[in-house]
Parts: sequence; structure tokens; C-alpha cells
Amino acid sequence: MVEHRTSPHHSGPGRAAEKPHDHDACIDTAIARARALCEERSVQLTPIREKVLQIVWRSHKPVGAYQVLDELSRTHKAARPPTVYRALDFLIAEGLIHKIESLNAYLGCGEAGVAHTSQFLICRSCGTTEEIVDPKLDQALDAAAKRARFTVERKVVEIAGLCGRCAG
Amino acid sequence: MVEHRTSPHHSGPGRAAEKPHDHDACIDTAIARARALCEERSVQLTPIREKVLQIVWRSHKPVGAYQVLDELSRTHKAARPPTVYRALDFLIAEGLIHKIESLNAYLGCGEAGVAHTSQFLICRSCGTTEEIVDPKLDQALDAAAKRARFTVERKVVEIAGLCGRCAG
DNA sequence: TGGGGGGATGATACAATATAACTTTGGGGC
DNA sequence: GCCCCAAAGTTATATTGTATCATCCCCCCA
Ligand SMILES: [Zn+2]
Ligand SMILES: [Zn+2]
Ligand SMILES: [Zn+2]
Ligand SMILES: [Zn+2]
Repeated sequence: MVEHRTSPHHSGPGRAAEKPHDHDACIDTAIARARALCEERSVQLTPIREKVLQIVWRSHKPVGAYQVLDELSRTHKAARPPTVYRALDFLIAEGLIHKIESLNAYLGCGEAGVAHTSQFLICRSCGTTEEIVDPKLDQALDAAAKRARFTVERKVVEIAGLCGRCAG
Repeated sequence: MVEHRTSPHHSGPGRAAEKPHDHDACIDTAIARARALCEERSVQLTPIREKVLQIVWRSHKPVGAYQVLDELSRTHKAARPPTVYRALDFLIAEGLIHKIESLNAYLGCGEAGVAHTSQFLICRSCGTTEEIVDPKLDQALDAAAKRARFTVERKVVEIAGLCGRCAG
């Protein structure tokens, strides 16, 4: 379910997921940024890929691949699992979405185009998942790995619990 | 594949996964601890559950549920997916194993019976996965969540890369 | 002593997530 | 016109995880 335009104002980075906001603007921004980045990198944001990105961005809740497939099928009869997984793989490779490992689901990246490692706060009540970028936390991860003589390539940090609104 | 007894000595917590060691001792310790804990808690470590725990502990690499099923089937013909998932669920609930979300696989807990939140270092080369308990990192997670007014219930921290042996 | 209750397992079927492998399409360069 | 290559189409299958109902068995107790 898409939240509709309620306000022309944004609330600053990192808070959008938690309160009513102009979500169409989130989508528009994400799509515009994706187009620009793909242009810049000379990779193709094809109609299918863009549509999948749009579907993932319809909410701030992670979306399953087969949910994406259902949505995509409405306008694109030929869509099959590989159609979706290819698009998702592309979007992940370009840093436009993230996979939430503990949910087997996908979420639009709020920091596309900016080098970052992010962490996720997943509300078990409303499903809303906030992407945060916490350099201290990131440093703590690196430090822990270093102590164990481990070379980091990828970091998965997913914190599940209750968001501010649901804990109320 | 099980590594065999090569030395009667241990190398201290957190290092066992990284070098040749007396892995049978790892298994024996884990099973003994599990028995004691289940006794204490008045829950049943049934033959199936113990066998599954043993299978998971056969290496320091996360094991998939269907790998467990294959192994279990050798001695237990009636085993089916629910048999395995029930045992895994029990072992997770009792804190005897962990699920590695990014691999959909399961790993014996090296700190069973001790309250802890752990993190995992997953080597993409050899598969060896080390469980670490880093209080600083854990605090950083809590701090990050607090800053976002998020109530933490569960933390998933999985760092993938190269272990010391594979990078070295 | 023979129900009865409840936890554990058996058994069957199916759902949900993901990939393999081969074919077809379509746009750009030569 | 032809080739090349990335993208998408197509079919089939692999992998991971659940739902549901039946059965077994131990313990308690009337
Ligand atoms: Zn939004
Ligand atoms: Zn919530
Ligand atoms: Zn060991
Ligand atoms: Zn390694």
C-alpha cells in the first residue's frame, strides 16, 4: 500500500521511514537519482529495471521477490521469476537497493550513489525498515574484524525490534 | 568433512575456528553443555535433537537444513524436512545453535548457556565461520538503535570476507 | 488399570525463494 | 546485410521452509 502525498516537506534523512511524509517524493527522488547514476555509469536502467525499482520503492517495508513479480505482472505479462531476480541483481549491483537477509526481501537504498555501509532497523510490528548510516558502528565492525585478523568484504547488520511509533 | 583429533590442546575462545584443533573436543563439549542446560531447564534434548546438534557441530562451517537432513537420514530413515526444522527450531530457542541469515544455514553456538549477543565472521573462501562476542560492537549497535528511538529485540551481524588463514 | 493430556515425532502435501540453461529479441557498429 | 552483445523470454528445476493431521508414548491420576 502506497502512502499518499500529505505534505510537501521532508523531515530530513533517516526519519522519512518513521512518520507520515511525502512518499511520492521519495519514489521520484529515487528514480531520478537512479537514472542519473546509470547514465553516468553507462549501464542501462531499462523499463523493467526501473519498474522493479519503483515497486520496491512503493513503501519503506522490504518487499519479497514474488511480491515484486505479482506487481510487475500486472503491466508486464511475460514477467517470470528470472525477470525479477535479474532486475533485483542489477539494482543491487548498482547500489540502488539492498537485500534484507533476515527477511529475504528487498528495500530501496536511501543513499544511492554515495559510498556507504548501512545498517537496518526492522520493525516487527509495522514492517517499516529504516536504513541508517552510523560511522561509529561501522568502525566498531571494522575493529572487531581486525582484532580477529579478518578481511571484511561485506557487512550485514540488521536490527529487529520495534520502531519509535510502534513502541509508542 | 570432520577434522580429526590432532592435538589435545585448545587455543582459547574465538580461535578454534581458525586453526587445526581438537575438534572432537569441540563437539563433546557442546553436547555435554547442551545436555546439562536442557536438564537444568527441564526441556528434552531428545535423540533426534542431540543428533542434529552433533551434525551441526561437525564443522565450524554453517550447515544447511537439507544437509542436516541428508546426514540425519543415514541413521534415521523416517527423517523429513519437518523433523529437521523442528529440531533446529528447538536448538535455536535454547540458544544451542544460531542461524546465519545471509547463508540460510546453521552453526553451533560456542557460548551456549551464557547470555550473549554474538557476531559472525564468515569466510567466503573456506566457509569457516567464527562467532565473536564483542561488547563494544554490541554497545555501538544499541547506541545506534537508541539514537533512532528503536527498541532492539534481535541483532543480526554477519561480516563476510576472508579469514586470517585464507587471506594470509 | 485404563483413560486422558501433552510433548514429540511421523507422514503427506505444499508454499516460498531462487537458479540453470537455452532461446529469442533488438539496437549499434561495420 | 551481418555480426555482436546485452537484455529479456521461456521452461524447467533446485533450494529452503511450513501447514496440517495422524500417531506414539510417557506420565499422571481417577
Ligand atoms: Zn518515503
Ligand atoms: Zn513499527
Ligand atoms: Zn572445533
Ligand atoms: Zn577461510
